[in-house]
Amino acid sequence: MPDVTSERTETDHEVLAAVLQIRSETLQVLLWQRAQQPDRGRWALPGGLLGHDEDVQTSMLRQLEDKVDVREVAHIEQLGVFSEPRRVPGIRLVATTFLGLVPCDADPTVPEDTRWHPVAELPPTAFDHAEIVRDARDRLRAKLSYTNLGFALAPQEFTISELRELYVSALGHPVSATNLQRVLARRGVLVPTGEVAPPGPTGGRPAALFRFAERRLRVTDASAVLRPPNVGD
Amino acid sequence: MPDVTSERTETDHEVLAAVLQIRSETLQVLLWQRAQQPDRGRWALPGGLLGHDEDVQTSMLRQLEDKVDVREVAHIEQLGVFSEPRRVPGIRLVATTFLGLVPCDADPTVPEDTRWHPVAELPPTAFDHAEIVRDARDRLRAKLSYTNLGFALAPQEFTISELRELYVSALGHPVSATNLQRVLARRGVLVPTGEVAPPGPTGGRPAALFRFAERRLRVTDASAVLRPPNVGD
DNA sequence: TCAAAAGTGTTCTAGCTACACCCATGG
DNA sequence: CCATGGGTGTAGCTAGAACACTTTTGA
Repeated sequence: MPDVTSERTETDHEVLAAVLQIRSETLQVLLWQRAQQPDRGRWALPGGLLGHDEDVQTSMLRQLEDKVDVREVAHIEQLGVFSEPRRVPGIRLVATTFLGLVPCDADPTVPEDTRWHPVAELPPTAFDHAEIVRDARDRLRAKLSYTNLGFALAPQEFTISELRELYVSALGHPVSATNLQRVLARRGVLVPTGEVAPPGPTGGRPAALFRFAERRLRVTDASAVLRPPNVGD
Repeated sequence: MPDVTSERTETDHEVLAAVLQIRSETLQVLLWQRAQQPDRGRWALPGGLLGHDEDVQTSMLRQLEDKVDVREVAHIEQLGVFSEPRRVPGIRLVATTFLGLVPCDADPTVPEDTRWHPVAELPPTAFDHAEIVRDARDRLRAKLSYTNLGFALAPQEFTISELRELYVSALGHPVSATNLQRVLARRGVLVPTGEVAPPGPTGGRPAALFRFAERRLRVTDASAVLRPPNVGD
C-alpha cells in the first residue's frame, strides 16, 4: 500500500536474466564470472540494480546491453521474484528474474568475463542463480509445446531438420521431424517461403525453407479442455 | 548484482493479492476502500510493504491475515511484478502480485472497509489494480483447464452439478456436466466418496459426492504435443 | 544406380464432444 | 405414474504417433 511510514522498509531490487540460446546443438545460458566477494569466481546471471525511473523489463533490457546486443534478444518474459531474505549474503536484495531467448544464428560479442555454459552442466553458480536457470529452462520447455515460442530460438528461415535439431536440443528428448512439421503446419505456426536449401555434400533431396508466421508469442495449442463450446462455428 | 554502490537505488516494495472466490455463482475479488489520498474512495487490493526478514510469499500471507483468515486461502501463486515508475503517484513502489483462491464454502469475516466485488464489474479501482485483477482472472481461467486447480474453488465434498456451477462462474461460459465429470475422472483428479447428496425439494436422483484426489496444484493435461515419445511404456 | 536426405500417405489410437438413453428420487 | 435431476452408453470426430513409402538430389 502506498501509505509508506517513516519506518525503513526499502530494499535493493535487482533484475536478472537467464539468456538462453542453442549453441552447438546444446541449450546454453549466458553467465559472467564474479571477480569480487561474495561468491568470487562463481558464475552469475547478467543483471543489475533497478533504476529510479524504469520498470523491470526496461531495466533488464538496459542491463543486457552491456552483455549482449539487445537486438539479438528475440523474446523476453518475467519468470518470477526471488526474495528469500538471505539469498545474497550481507545485503537484502530482491530479484525479478527473466527468461530471454536468442536465435541460434545470432553470435553476439560478449565481454571478457562472460561465457556461454550448457544448462545441463552448469559451473559453480553464485547465490540462487542455478535455480533461476532451471526455472528458465523449464519455462522454455513447457512453452515450446503449446506456443509458437520456437521463433525465438530459430533463425529467420530454416529447414524442418534444422528446426527439429533446435527442439531436440531445447527439450532434451527425440522429436520426429515428420510430426513436428505436421503439427506446426496444422496450427499455422510455420509458413513455407517457397525456396529450398541446397543439399549437403552427401546429396539428398533439397529441403524446403520455412519461417515462423509470427514472431511474437502466441498460444497455439487449443487443447485446453474446458474451452468455450462450438469454437468452430 | 550484489555490488551495491553508495548511490541510492532502494525502492519500496509491496505485495498485493487478488483473492478470488465464487460467491453467489459469480467470480468475486476481495477489495478494500481507500480512506486516504491518493485515490481516496477507490477500491484496492489487499497487501502491504515487504518486511525486512520475509520473502514475498510469506509477506503476502502475513498481510492477508488482517483481511481474510489465511487458513481459508487454498492456493496462492505469484502473478508477476508491476513496476511502472509512476504506477503509484508520489512514490516509487514496486509490486509483486499474487493470485489467491478461497473455496466457495468458506465465509471469512472481513474488516469494515473490505468487500467482495464481481470481477466482471469492478468499482473504480486504485492505481493499476484493475489490470492485476484481470491478470489473476485470466490465470485462473487458463489453469482450470489443464490443472486440478478447481480444488481451490470447491468445498471438500461436492456433487458434479455443484462443481459445474463453479467452473461456469469462473470460466464465464457453459460447461457440460457430463464431460466435466468424465474428463476429471479420466485424469484421476476426482475420486468418489461413496456417499450421495440428498435430492432437492423437487425430487430427482440423489447425486454422488466427489472430492479432489489432491489439494495441491498439479498439471493434469498431458496434451503438450512435443512430449517425450513412448510415455505409455 | 545407389545412398542420403526430405517429404507424403496411411493407419492406428487416445481423448474429447454430443446426444440419446437409463436411473433414482419426490410428489 | 410422472416430473425432475443425475448418470451412463455410445458413436463420431480430431489431433497426434508411428511407420512405410515416394521424391529429389550427389556421387
